[in-house]
Amino acid sequence: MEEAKIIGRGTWIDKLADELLQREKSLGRDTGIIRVESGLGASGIPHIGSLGDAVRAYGVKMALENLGFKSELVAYSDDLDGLRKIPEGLPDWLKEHIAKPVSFIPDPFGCHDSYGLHMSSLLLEGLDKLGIRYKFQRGVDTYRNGLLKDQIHTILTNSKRIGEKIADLVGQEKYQEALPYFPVCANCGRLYTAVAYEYLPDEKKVKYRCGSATIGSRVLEGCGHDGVADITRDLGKLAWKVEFAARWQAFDIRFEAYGKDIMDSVKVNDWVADEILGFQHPTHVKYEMFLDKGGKKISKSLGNVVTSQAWLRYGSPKSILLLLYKRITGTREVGFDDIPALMEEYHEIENVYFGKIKMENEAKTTKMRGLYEYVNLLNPPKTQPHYVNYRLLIQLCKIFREDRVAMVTKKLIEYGTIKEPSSDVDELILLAGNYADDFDRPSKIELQVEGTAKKALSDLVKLLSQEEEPVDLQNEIYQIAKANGVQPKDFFRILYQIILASERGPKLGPFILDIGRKKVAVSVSEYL
RNA sequence: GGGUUCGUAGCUCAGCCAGGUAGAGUACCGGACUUUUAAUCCGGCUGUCCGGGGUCCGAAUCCCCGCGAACCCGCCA
Repeated sequence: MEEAKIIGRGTWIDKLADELLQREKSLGRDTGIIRVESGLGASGIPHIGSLGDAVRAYGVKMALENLGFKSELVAYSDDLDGLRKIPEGLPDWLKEHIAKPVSFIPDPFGCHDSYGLHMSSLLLEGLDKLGIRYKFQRGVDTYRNGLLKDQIHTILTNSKRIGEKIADLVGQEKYQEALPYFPVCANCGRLYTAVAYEYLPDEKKVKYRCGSATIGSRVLEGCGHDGVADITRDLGKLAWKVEFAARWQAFDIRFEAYGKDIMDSVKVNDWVADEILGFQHPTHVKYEMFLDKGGKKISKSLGNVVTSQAWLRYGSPKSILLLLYKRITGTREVGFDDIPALMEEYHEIENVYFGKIKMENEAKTTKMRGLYEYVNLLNPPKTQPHYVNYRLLIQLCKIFREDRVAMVTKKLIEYGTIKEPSSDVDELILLAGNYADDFDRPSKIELQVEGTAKKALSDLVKLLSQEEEPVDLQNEIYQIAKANGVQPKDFFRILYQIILASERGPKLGPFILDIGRKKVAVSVSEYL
């Protein structure tokens, strides 16, 4: 058995960076600066999985730097893509803009220059909140400034060979006929309806006709315009099957992760890069899609998506980074209800990092420490932050809604969980509080109270409404039940249902005083 | 048709990607606290790690073959 040599910080990210470096070395390429790329879709509301591409690429960048190399993350926004369908929940007037590049469609939210910019800004905002640094590159600028013009030229002059290879590799036959380049129609501004049918290499222009195109299940009619587009200046874009390759060469990209849904495209692009453009394709890693809890693919065009913005209402930025860094393989169903477990898991690796928990073997300790370091973007805190079990906080936040931070803190100190208030814990209370409010809100139980129980409740309301606080409320409740011939057990259950929408709960006497006896009196009297 | 992932306690899942004593939450049982009610705390229980083969001193983990489930691609980006 060979001795396991630990690379970097012992995580899959380090291993990947190492493989990348070995490959670059064997290719004999300059490693002065190693660029990694991630793509951002701009055609729908970005969900938390969309962050994954950039976050993981950033992980590789960190690992490379950790191993002593310079690296940079290029975040490329596909904002010249055409809008294919209207995401759920967005206004209907967008349909007149279907097939237009998302950067030339008005922002339906009215806060950005365009639809595309709005969507990519949401994603970048998520990255910013996680502390991910990147160089933003827009597709629109890339084409408008002719950054890919040499690659487009080479690809178009080899389009026949490429078309055949695409058919051979992935079975898609359309590029045996059509050129893998979509001009934006100069007349109607649509992208996919304009079909390029001839390339004029000397002039670097494509001839196109704006006909009809099939997008999804619907057929789009073009305007019939016959045009000529200058690939160095005019708007238009390469088909996805060849565009990555062009970008890789133009931006000198050495690493790009991809989701399994575009596996075929990557296969073709690798070939195009290697054989047509003469640029050895970057190192890749494939990851699984994030699915929602129903097991369906989270589509960027659906409205009900788990966005980073929503996630951060309930979970810390580190809980997102942990989700994305803990592993790369495996189909993942992700939802807000994963947040409590991730918050706990983060705390666990934090304990390992600070030596509070010992792992059974060295390699695992190293790996968990490494994971903690990556989740902290290789800048972990010097001293361990205060932490309180997130699920416990949810329970407490369910109970205390008003003056929540102070009340929960007081309770935690009573429990002996913490010694004194701290900003770390305040922050956690806010997050857990949002979670409790949005997902664990007790619904009012339909409860019919009859006869003796009703009488007992009314006695209790009287007691709670008195000016002076009862000395031993727990005992009083018990006495009220007995005096009315109600089983204390049943009486307690009714009270829990009214106050907590639950069959059981904490010791009632002190609890009622905690949440305010007059308030309880009011809610109990609603059942009389 | 092609590809990928998953299958582990009653339930939900982690562990697998760098092989070394089978784990957590929940449920359940018992205890502490309590005048019969615990969001809390302590303790306990639960396994054909889908089946079969291979590599290895050693496999839930790596490889191969099955079975089952899900997803992606075969429009387009």
